[in-house]
This record gives sequence, structure tokens and C-alpha cells, in this order.
Amino acid sequence: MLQKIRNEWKTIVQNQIDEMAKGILGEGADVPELTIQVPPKPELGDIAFPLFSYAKVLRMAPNKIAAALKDNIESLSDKPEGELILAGPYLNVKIDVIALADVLYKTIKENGSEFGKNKQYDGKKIMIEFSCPNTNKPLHLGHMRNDSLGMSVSSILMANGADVQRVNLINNRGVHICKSMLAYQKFGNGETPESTGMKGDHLVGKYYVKFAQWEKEDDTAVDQAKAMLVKWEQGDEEVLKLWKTMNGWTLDGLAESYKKTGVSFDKYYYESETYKLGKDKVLKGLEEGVFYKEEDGSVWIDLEDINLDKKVVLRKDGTSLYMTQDIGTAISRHDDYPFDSLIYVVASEQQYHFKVLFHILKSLGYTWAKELYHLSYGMVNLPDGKMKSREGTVVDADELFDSLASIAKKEIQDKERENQVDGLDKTSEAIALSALNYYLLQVSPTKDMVFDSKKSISFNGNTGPYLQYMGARISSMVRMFEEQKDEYASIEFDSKYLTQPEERELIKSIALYPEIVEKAGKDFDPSVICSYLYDLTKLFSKWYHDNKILKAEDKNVVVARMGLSSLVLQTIKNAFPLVGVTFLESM
RNA sequence: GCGCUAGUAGCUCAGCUGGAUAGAGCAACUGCCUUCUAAGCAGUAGGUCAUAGGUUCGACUCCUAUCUGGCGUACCA
Repeated sequence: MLQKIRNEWKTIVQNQIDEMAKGILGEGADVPELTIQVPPKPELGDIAFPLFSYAKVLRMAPNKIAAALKDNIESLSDKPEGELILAGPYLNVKIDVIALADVLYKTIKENGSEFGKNKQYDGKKIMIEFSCPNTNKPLHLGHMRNDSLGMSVSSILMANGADVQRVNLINNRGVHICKSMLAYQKFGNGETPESTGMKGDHLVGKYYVKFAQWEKEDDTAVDQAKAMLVKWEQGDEEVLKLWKTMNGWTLDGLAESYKKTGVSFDKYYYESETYKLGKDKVLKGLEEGVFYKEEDGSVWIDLEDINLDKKVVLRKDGTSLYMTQDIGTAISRHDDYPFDSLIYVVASEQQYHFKVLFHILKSLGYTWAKELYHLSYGMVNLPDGKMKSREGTVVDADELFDSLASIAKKEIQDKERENQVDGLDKTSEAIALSALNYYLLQVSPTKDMVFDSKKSISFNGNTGPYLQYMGARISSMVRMFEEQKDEYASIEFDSKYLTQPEERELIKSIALYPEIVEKAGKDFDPSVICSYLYDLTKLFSKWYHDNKILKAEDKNVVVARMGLSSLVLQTIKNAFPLVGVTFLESM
């Protein structure tokens, strides 16, 4: 909406510049394209056109160009609503916000939850892979960033018109899986999640830790684990039985964590089922000369010409590697769901892996390989440094979630709002989840971040709970307004009663929302939406604090302000799910 | 060594594909609850945007070099 207004003005100004250039330089002058900016202060208008770059072409000082343009444009009979402002070398426009508010009101009332969506990826099939846990331990904070990103980006893509398929790849085979199995076999005494009351993934994780301890005392431990893997690959009944049992425990536990944190997938892939698929493709590629064989029998690809070194794709004993399996998985995925694009949400430490993977798939002749994208995200560190499993500083996902929820719960109780909220536990968990998602998503994905659990649970400032609180405040007003509806029955929303400076800013901010969704979709970046939401709610908060809404004296003003509030409400309701924030009617 | 990536206020982060005095939050200090939920609002203080050059009318933004940190460079995943 704002975009449209900006472009209208741009066309007008650009045309005038072209005219001036023609007058001075004659036909065919090379005139640079106009850039559009936002003035730093509201008093300076809403749209800015810097004119520096025309000084040389037109042989005039930018201020004079601005003045001349202003005169010329004002004399035009056909121009958009708005007012031109001279600001030195800038020509600015103050748009007609009242008119914008009317359009906005109509649009949002008509479109409701559809407001903000666009067709950028209309008809595109996009597959997105994320989470990809191992079945030897529970989820930790690192997975949570991955999951938050995966869920958020896929929601954002849907809002941009894409047909999205969320997939998970369960890493359920390998030596590391055998380690927890072996430790359980040796020290488990037949424990089960039922007998211990432990969540399955935590129970398995306990034996993974146990293995690490045992490994220090017995140097045959790793060899025993490797031997177990061989047995597993040979289909040894006893090993498979244990594997199935323990995998089941972990997967049950993971399912519970996913459910709690609102993570879901359209399809699960299991490494145990896909690891052999890549092998055939590699052998075929070997025949075609994409790969070569070393004397020891291992298969390689030489990527030195593109600065990616040499990479092994099949072990000398013929078994598959991570790379082998990923080749197969990608191919089978494209068979399952012929995507236009596949996004891998994987930590930045695997950038090299994906460069190589994508290159290999291209070399094997898959044309869709150029549509593969590694959404690389940075590490989650702690205020004291890195998370290290050896030092026991890894933040467990379930524990973190539960502790956040209990803090939220206490807060509700302290404020004596148990009866106001829709279920104490339900609300506390919704607050905890939103706090977590928002904290993880507000940082640009590519950057490493510091996760301070103390700050994450703080409900002040730029946090999920703050956003939820604003949503709840507006909802509360809307409810009260509904109760007194009869008093206002004869009054229509009229934007001309929105005269406060904050109201101007609010209207502009709401109008910006569709562009924000588009940008987030284009960049695969949820943090864009986070910043936007915080700006919008902060703006609302100030306005709401300084002005009476429901209790304004003039009923026309009440209706206009409630109308504006409802637009803010609809906008944040639409934006919240894109960044994993739960909307609460009351908190 | 080589490759990738980052370095903005004490801390955590923004900074719109170069533009008008670099913005928030937290922490610190200070105001504001007989008034629509104070999980709030406002104010004060805090910066030679790692350093040095370069390109440009103009650089936090682009280029080069240097310093510092992270990651990778496994027949682990």
C-alpha cells in the first residue's frame, strides 16, 4: 500500500527530472534512477528523494533541483494526494495518511487474516528440512534455534504464497547411536521409561552419557560400539530389537517435545531407510566419470578447480557416509515431492558440506540442484561461552521450556490473574514458548548469538511476552467496546478523527506490514518480522498510554481510535504465527 | 596454512541492497498507578561504528590490508 504511493510519487518526480534533463542536455540524456528513502524524522515527511546524484547531470545544486522540482510538480493538474516538502538537497513528500487509513481500514476488514499475504511464491513448491535430531539424546537449545527457524521460515513462505512441505530427517543410525545402546545393554538393568518415569529421550541420553564415562575406563568401548554397528548393518536380530526399542523411546520423547513447542512436520525421513540410496547414485556417477576411485577402493570427487578440495563419498569398505546418504535423500525427496526449491535449515558449521553436496548433485546432472539452498544459522552460545556437552553446559530443551513456563506461571499468580487467563498452565506454556521463539528469532539467522537464560525469561523490553501483552491489552479493549456497542451503533469509522502524530505513525506502520512479510519471505529471515512487531507494538503502547481510547470524550474519536486499535490487533494477530508467538486474549 | 563468517553503547542486538544529528532493549540513575491489565510509559547518561588506507559529492554500509573472535578444511554427523 505504501509501496504503491511511493511508486506513484517516484514516477512523477522521475518524469520531472527527465524533463529538466531534456531541457538542459537534449534528448537521450543519461539520467540516473531516482532512489526512495524514508526521512529520519516525521516532521520531514514520509517519503524522501535525495537529489545529490543529479547535481552533475543537471549542473545545478541539489537544493535548487529540489526547489525547481517542487514548483514544477505543484503546477501539475494530475498528481497524487500529499504535500511536497523542501529539505535541502532532498525533496520529500508528506502523504495523505487520512486517505491511507481509509483504504487500510477497508482492506483489513475485508481480508482479515489474509492481510499481509502476497503471491511472491505463488504455485511454488518449497520443501524445507529442519530439526534432524539424533536418536541418542534429547533436544537441546541448539535444536531449538533450528526448530524455531524452520517453523518460522516455513510459515513465512506460506504467507508468501508457497506450497510448503516441512520435512525432518531422523538420524537414527551410526556409531553414536550404538554407543547409547551398548551402555544400556551393559548398565541398563532393563530400565524403561515406564519403570523410571523418565521421558524416553532423556533415558536414552542418560546412557549416551554413561558410555562417555565408561569409555574412559575401558579402551575397548569404542571398538565394541563399532562392532555393534557392523552387527546392526548385518541385521543381527538382538541388536535390531534393542535398536528398535530404544529408538522408539527417543522418538516418543521427541514427539512430546515437538508437541509442546508447536513443531510439526509433513513428512519424516529416517536415515536407516535412506542411507543406502545414495550409494547407487555414487556408483553410477563413478561409471560416468563424475567420481574416481582410489587404489584402496574409496570413491572421491575432485573439487580443487572450484576451491573445494577433494571429498570422499564412499568408504573403502563400501559403506555410506553422511555425504552419500544426503545425495540419496535429496534425490528421493525430489521424487516424492517435485520441489521447485529445497531449503536445508542447518548450522553454519556445515556450509562446506552443503557446497559440496550441491555441486555433486549438479555434476550428477540433476537440474533442480541449482534450487537447493542452505539456510545457514549461527551457533547458540551462552554468556559464559560455548555449550559443551563434556562440561555439562548444554541447555536441555525440555528443562529450559519447563523452567520458563513455571516462571510465567508464577508471574500470573503474583498478579492474581489466574481467573482472567484462559487456563493457567496453558497460558504459562504459551508465554514460555513465545518468549523462547521470539528470543531465538529476533537475531539474524546467519549470526552467532548469545542465549542468556536470565534475559530470555525477562518479560521487559523487546521480548515475546511484551508483544503478547500488547495483544492482550488491545483484545481487552475490544471486548469492552463490544459490550457497549449499542452506544456507538450509529457512528461509522472516520479516519479524519485520527489527528495525533502517533496515529499517523501507526497508520503508516500498519500499511508497511505487507512489505515486511515480502522481505522476510525473500530473505528467509524471521528477524525482519520480529523487529517490525516490536516497532509496531511500541508505537501502539505509547499512543495508548498518552491517549484515551475507549474513554475519549467524543464518540467519533472513540470509534476512530478503536478502529485503529483493531487494525493493529489484526496485524499482530497475522504476524505472530510467523515468528512462533502465540496470541493470547488475556494474560 | 587455506576457505567461510563476524567485530556498532558495559551487555544483547537493529541499522532498510552508500545519503540528512548512528537506533532499540537490558543493566544504572530519575519521574509516572483514585484514570482502558505498571508483564507498562517517559526522561538522563552511555559511540573516534576493530584499525589503517582507498573509491565517492557523500561510507557503519563498497574495495584492499592488518588485528581479534567463531566455524570449517575427517573414510564423524
